[in-house]
Amino acid sequence: MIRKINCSRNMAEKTPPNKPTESELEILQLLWEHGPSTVRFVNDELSKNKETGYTTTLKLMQIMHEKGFVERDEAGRSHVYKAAIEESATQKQLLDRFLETTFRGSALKLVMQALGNRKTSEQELNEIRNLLDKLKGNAK
Amino acid sequence: MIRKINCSRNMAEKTPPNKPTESELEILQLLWEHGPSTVRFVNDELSKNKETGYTTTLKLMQIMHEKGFVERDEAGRSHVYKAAIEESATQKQLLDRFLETTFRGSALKLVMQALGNRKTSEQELNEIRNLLDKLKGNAK
DNA sequence: AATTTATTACGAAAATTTTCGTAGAAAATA
DNA sequence: TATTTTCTACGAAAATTTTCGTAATAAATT
Repeated sequence: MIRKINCSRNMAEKTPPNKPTESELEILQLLWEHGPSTVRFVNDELSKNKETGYTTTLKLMQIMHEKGFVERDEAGRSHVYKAAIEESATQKQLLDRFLETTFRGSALKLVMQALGNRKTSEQELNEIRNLLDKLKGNAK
Repeated sequence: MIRKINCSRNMAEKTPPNKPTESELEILQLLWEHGPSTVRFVNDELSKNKETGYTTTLKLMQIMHEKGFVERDEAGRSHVYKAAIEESATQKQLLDRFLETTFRGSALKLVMQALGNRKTSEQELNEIRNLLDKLKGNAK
């Protein structure tokens, strides 16, 4: 079997972009939250926060489709897009990166910062406490 | 008489504190960690992780200077740069943004995700526990 | 049927971020 | 002193991300 080895640093061939851009992430949020949606709907939602041209949103979603971040149902006239990657997995990936670049990998610092400067309900604090208990068990 | 006023320096200082780009953040990390540093040092540090041209790093740091993210001492031949923005303040700003775009503002989800999928030392867990106790006190 | 509206596809402009080459000067070295 | 190395300044190329204009077509409306 002969295999073609691409030595160049830029193998743009099939390397799938693994990280959504910020704009793409905004759209993914909406798809995760509302389920399968049309471009029209997504654009309306985005427009609540910032002025966004329809074709801009369309183009973004088409690109996301190419990248494999979303699937779409082309049966009807207006295509229906849905997220093709899981929310929690994506969050984890982004968190890992964020943790590294912003907190030098210290989850502790991030957590302290996240909890320290924010109002967190009693119930939420308890949930975290429970999590800590579980982790304490595993750590040994 | 109408006169064109050159206020480039002032404007650079007054422009709204934008958020650092990812590359800029990497450099800020190093400055926060090691204190005032030369371009050479920063570039050497960066090169440990990824191939980085010297002038690339230089240019980035010059841009950061224009943006007001760093100050520099031009006394010697090689300028000495130091961070002009605080680490914790920057982290908070970035965290707020990240929290919104990735976790829809839920600090709880972020914390759970951050602690759940990671090995955290006993000591760190205790620190968080202490923080929780303090917060519990305040919450009432 | 004719017209208006809504949608996709597509290319390219615009904007932003990153990388690099070159020139000139200062310093170090041979 | 002559040469090499090291540094800054600066412009611009390259790469990435975001925005938008236009054409084609299907659907809806008049």
